[in-house]
Amino acid sequence: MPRAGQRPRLVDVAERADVSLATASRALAGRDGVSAQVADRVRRVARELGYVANPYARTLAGGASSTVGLIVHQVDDPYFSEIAGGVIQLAAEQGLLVQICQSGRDPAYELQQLRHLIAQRVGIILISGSGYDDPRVEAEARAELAAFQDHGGRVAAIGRHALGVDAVLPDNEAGGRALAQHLVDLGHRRIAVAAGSAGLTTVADRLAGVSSALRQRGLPPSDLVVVHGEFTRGGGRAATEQILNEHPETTAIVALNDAMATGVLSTLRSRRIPVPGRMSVVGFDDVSVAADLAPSLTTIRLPMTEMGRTALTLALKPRSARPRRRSTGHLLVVRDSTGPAPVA
Amino acid sequence: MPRAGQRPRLVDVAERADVSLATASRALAGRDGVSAQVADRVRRVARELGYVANPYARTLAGGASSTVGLIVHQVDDPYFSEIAGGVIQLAAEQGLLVQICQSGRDPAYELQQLRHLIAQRVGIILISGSGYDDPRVEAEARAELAAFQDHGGRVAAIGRHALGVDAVLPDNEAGGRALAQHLVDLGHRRIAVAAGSAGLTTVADRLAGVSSALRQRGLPPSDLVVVHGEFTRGGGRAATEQILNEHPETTAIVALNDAMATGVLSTLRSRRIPVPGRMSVVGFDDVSVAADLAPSLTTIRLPMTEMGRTALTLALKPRSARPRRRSTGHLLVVRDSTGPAPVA
DNA sequence: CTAGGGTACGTAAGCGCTTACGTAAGCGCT
DNA sequence: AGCGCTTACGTAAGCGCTTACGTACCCTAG
Repeated sequence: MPRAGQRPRLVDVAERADVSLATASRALAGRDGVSAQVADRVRRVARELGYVANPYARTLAGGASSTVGLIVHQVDDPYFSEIAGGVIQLAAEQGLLVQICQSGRDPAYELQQLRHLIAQRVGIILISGSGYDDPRVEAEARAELAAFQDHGGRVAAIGRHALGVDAVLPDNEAGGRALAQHLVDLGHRRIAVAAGSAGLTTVADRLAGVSSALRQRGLPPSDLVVVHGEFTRGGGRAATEQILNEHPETTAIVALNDAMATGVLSTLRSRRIPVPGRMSVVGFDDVSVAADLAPSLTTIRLPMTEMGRTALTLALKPRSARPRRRSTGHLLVVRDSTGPAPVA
Repeated sequence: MPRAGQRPRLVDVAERADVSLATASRALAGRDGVSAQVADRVRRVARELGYVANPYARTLAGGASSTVGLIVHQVDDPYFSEIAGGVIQLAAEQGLLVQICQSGRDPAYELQQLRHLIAQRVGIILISGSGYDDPRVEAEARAELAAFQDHGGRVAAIGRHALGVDAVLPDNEAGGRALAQHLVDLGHRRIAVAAGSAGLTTVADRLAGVSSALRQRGLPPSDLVVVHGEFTRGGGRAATEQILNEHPETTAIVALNDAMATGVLSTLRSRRIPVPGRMSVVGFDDVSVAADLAPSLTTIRLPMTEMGRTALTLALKPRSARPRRRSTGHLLVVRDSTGPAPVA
């Protein structure tokens, strides 16, 4: 009999269904070795009692943990919150709970968060954001994750490939290439890049795409100005100041994510530089505000919600011998922030 | 001795420190009844071994659960992601993990998420977002939360007052009043409100503030046009269309949150209506992009990160007899989206 | 010198679940 | 009929912790 004012336990269900604890457990887990008739009875009783398994007891006893940990660089960056939205959506559909952590783009702190999640025995870890160029940190994270997987943990990464785990990967290089080609086709020759921190692999990849497009179009690489800063609006503002001061001949700015692009646009506006009349601007990611900026932003669309869902899907599947990769599509979305290069 | 390839358990620590399990547990929990010398030894051994308590075992045995559940309307809405950022920050500092859920602004689904969290035995629940006008749903949630608290659970709400739990509350009405006063002082008489869903208490409160300011200034309430829609950019766009079509005499639009304001600005731009020359626009919340919109948005600043932290702080304190309230400050931030009413 | 009480620790009983193992019944086969 | 195999279920041993209770010891008071 359920104790008054307490949630029903498995024994309560078992007693009321007149079976043993083991049978009740098996029936609810959908394991076989239980006749259909008994299984039905148990499930019915469980429903009547409003029984929900205690996840702590379940996990302790060796059942699967039902929580997924998600590490992002920063939750209030739309790129990450849209990815998180996808993860949370699918997790809810699967009856999983999502534990979310942010690393603040600090590799050491991220590693600490990762260890914390592992120590807390979450079942699944999703890790999203750029990898770090620092081989030491990445190697440590990789080792930690490998050990975690050996103990039955499940892992997937979003947007980073050096971790030795299943990953969903946008083609950052192709995206960068598409942006640069678009600008070159509009006649731009003096292009500057507002890049995120030099240590992030995403930055390197997108940048490589931009460079390769310029090479393809036969432009001297020396024409490309690259300014590194934070992958944020503030970083975009700072980079813009620097570009305007040091390279006034620039006619187009490639911001390597939309957050920076937002900062770029904001600074250009306050400097009263017409966009795209005097300066074209492109971003990357297509976060949902990109369409509502003024002018609306030309950018590369990444299916962020979908990326979150796919990552969780990967982690939910049984582990494969070799890390799986899922590449995501991307799409150049041309809006109002780009136009023909001004005539000199 | 720790089993090879396994995380150390409390017994491992106890054996190595040459004390009993109970003493080790007490020492690490900082409970008294342990001599300082022994406690030190245990702590040192634990550190050497890299011991981290298994939270499932701990919770099962009756210790406090170390996870806080956070329910928000939508994670990729900056208002919520900034609040979540604050919660996650403080939680990390305290060694707590945050489980995040989103309700999609559906009261029924939110209730389901709440039950899920409770069933999962999270220790602390934070619930953020507008309450719903529907007394049925709010009463059910309230009952659920009361029972949860009676079993030792901790709860705090952010921005909703009808739940009978500790809450941190922005003064939505005063904020609405400040916005309307600002507009009236600029000479606006034909003001329209782009309001979120009529069922949300936040909407009602902010709206009440706007109305009361107009009354105070002696303007006929019939001059106020109110259009309800979703509390999103799309909702803002739709509301703007309706306002422009049905009330072309309008000179200022009050969007009841920044998301809607973003949509309002976007629509005005595509209709080539100068802001603030022909139409002034204000928002509410001061999400971080508000300053980067074009034109930058006049709005009410709410300390969202702080609100998240405060809510967790409240929930961490021992339960008080009566629900506590913390009101947050708010500040009218005047930027470029508002100006004098055009002369007729 | 002993009773009473505090302090520091150990023993062991759970928390609610999963699952290895045991067992009884039913089946087809030789 | 007797054997082994499968099926359907029960028994009980944990998972790793917390904590009520027991015990040895020392200190103080009478």
